[in-house]
Amino acid sequence: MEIEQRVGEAFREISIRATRPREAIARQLTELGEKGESFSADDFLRRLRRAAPGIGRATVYRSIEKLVALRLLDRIDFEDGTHVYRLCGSAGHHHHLACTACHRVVDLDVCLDKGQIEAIGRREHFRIENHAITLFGRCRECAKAH
Amino acid sequence: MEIEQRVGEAFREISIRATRPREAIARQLTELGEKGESFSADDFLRRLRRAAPGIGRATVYRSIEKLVALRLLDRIDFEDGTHVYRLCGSAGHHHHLACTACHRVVDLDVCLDKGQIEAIGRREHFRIENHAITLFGRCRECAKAH
DNA sequence: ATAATTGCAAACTGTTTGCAGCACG
DNA sequence: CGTGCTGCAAACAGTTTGCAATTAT
Repeated sequence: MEIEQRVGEAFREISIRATRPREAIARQLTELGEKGESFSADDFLRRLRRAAPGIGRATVYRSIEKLVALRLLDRIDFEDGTHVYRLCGSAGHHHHLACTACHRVVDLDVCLDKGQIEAIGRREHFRIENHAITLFGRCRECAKAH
Repeated sequence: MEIEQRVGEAFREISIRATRPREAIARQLTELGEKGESFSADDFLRRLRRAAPGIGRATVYRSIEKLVALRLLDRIDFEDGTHVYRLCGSAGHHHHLACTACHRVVDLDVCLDKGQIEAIGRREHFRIENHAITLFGRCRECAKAH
């Protein structure tokens, strides 16, 4: 399966050793990725502990950090200061649509014009390296609940 | 002065009473706004304490919260999980260009196409309410320092 | 007077770190 | 066996809360 492959590859890249916790993390991540679910670090820890009791908080945080750096995980920041992670749906460049109520996240392929970004960099004398675009709203279910 | 007016108005809107701490906050905010500086909550507290010794941490946090809700202050989230605030340069809709090294922020008028956003909302069954666009990079000074 | 606002200190949330022991290779 | 990785517990940063005292109206 494609997702499982990407997760596997990522772990081979960050780790010299294949350990029990990392196997559990890879499995859990694949599962969440297939369902397209987003999760907080603590959500992830709790889920992991069901599958692999005794796994340490620090291990989970250390793994998330590395997976974000590898761009396997995306971090989505909400306006209330919270954030969730999500396995990138596609390998390529993308942005997000996020529900402010349930924190569900959908990948989007919208973007600004590349030339426009470059022009801004030139104008403001910034070496632009990255950008984030997030649309916030309420998903169908949460919109119903007014 | 235009900025001072906006700050004053905002405070009249959130507060029934004009108090000493709020005066200090309005003054400090006007100053920061005129210089276009961005700041963390703690930066702001420290600056305030120079001008108004004894001002409480909670007061500052409570004020920031209200001013963000009033959209007088923008909150800019960085990829490393930190964030800063900034007096909105203009009253209107805008986005940001932020230096990842020194956390300087510039207002931008770029945006996505309105129709495009609406189309996404329809397609994904989201009631879209808001969006955030931030360009990250290094400002001239910080780019020099490699 | 009286109710809004304040400052303090303590509580809290989410995250990071130091370290002794475990276990992968 | 050596050292990368782990779990624990404690430390930490930033923010929020309860409350008694203060102060604007």
